[in-house]
Amino acid sequence: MIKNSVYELLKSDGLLPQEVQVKGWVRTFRSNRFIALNDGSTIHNIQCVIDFESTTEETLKRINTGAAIAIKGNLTESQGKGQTVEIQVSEIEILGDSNPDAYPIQPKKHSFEFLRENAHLRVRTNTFSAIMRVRSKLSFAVHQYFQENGFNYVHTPIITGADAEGAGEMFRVTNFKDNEAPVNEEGEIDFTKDFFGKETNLTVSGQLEAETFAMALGKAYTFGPTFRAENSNTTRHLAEFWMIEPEVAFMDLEGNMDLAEDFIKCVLKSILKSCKDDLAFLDQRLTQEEKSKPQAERSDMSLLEKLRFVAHNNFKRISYTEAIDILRNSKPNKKKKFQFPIHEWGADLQSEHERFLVERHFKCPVILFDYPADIKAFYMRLNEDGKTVRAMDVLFPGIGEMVGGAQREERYDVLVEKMKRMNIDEKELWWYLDLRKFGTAVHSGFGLGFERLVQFTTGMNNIRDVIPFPRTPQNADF
RNA sequence: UCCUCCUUAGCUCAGUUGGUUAGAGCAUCUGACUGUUAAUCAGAGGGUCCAAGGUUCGAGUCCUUGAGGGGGAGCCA
Repeated sequence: MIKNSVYELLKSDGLLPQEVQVKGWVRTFRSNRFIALNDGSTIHNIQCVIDFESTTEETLKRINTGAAIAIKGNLTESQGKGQTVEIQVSEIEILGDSNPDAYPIQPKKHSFEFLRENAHLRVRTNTFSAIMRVRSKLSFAVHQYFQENGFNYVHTPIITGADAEGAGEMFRVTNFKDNEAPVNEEGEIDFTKDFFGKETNLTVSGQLEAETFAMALGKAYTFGPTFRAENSNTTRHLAEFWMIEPEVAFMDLEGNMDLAEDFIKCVLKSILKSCKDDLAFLDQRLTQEEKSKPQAERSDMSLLEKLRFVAHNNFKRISYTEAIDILRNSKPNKKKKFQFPIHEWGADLQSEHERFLVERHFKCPVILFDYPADIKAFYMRLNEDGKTVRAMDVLFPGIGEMVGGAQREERYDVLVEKMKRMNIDEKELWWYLDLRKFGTAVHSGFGLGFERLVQFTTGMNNIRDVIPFPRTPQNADF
């Protein structure tokens, strides 16, 4: 008797008939006879046909949506139309009951909001099981790409002592009891008495630590959780998210753009191969969802077409200055359709501008580079013109900023000067400055929000639906 | 944090200008049927109309505040 996953059983139609055993959860039970059984190994269910005349009424009543059951029977060609194989059940055992009165997941459409409130059960639905399998395969593809290209996986700290990057509000880590934080002579909290002897926070980025590894191992990458205490309530922000941050020595901004583009294309190609069934399901789901939208808001490509397009076409690369020219001469700017009209060089691009470039003008992913120094972080390499830095953003349709990266300032004097101007504590970052003192070299890297990549790959609109248990303002259940 | 819309049965949603007993589909329960594909048919049960306060003879409906959610913006990945 073969004891296998539903995935393997559905593939085995050349070996029929055979005795099999399978365990899983009931999705639907039709006509007192047909069980659609799913065990998570695939999006597809296997149909288990029971002989209701020889099955006790008590057992039949316990075959409810969500119940865990064990099946023994004969795998045969299906007599019905919807599937090629099915199991003629000889033995059924109820492993775990599921009271249909109380079980929230019914065989019908639920809203994503409702499923978010039942995040512990939502992965039992078709859509979420598909998303989470894709997420798993994607994270494997991330490691595979870097490992096969000579990168070293760095585990940068989760708890950090430096508010270095200024990447936003941080979550404080403290061991002080409620209302008992000791105060110093100036009336400020005395962190020297705290667990670490200084103020500590959850990391907002592993970049600065990853740079130390790039300057020793050549190629390094991080892939881990990152935390931002920003009060952001959008479909593309989380308080806890996973970030991928490669950092490479002796690589300039062009190499950085090449790496980002090649990386994204490779993981998409990988997922197109490894997740065919799940992507086909998500493709259909999105097409169905788009049908209820007005024509103008519908995408002209299906999910699979979008993934293949991005995987096989070059991204458009333009400088910030060129982008400003395009935007300044664009129809919406001239007709004053932009909420923030583009007047002069130096303005930060708003998401309406990014969307125009990506979704209307170029209709493909766009890499913008050489931004004005004033609107970017302190560690980015100053260009010879003295007013722009070697920064780059990869912009995606529907997602916005997928990647943010830069060639790092490798010149000690220029970096110190910049930190002074931007009020960044040199003492706190002595170790970061040491990298420029001892064997400094050109180096570059970027950060990619993993959930945004999962969003794009699965066609999901809300970032809260591509992470198992989303953390957002006012929400940390589960 | 700002703008805007929403919150009605377990779920998805109707509910007219403020006016009798708040409706439908699915789910549940009872029965029928039994090769179904979100099965079908007949019947039944199921409501603190998000919360608190207010206006009114009368509030699901109008007003105020709060909570949660959707869409957009900012911050960013």
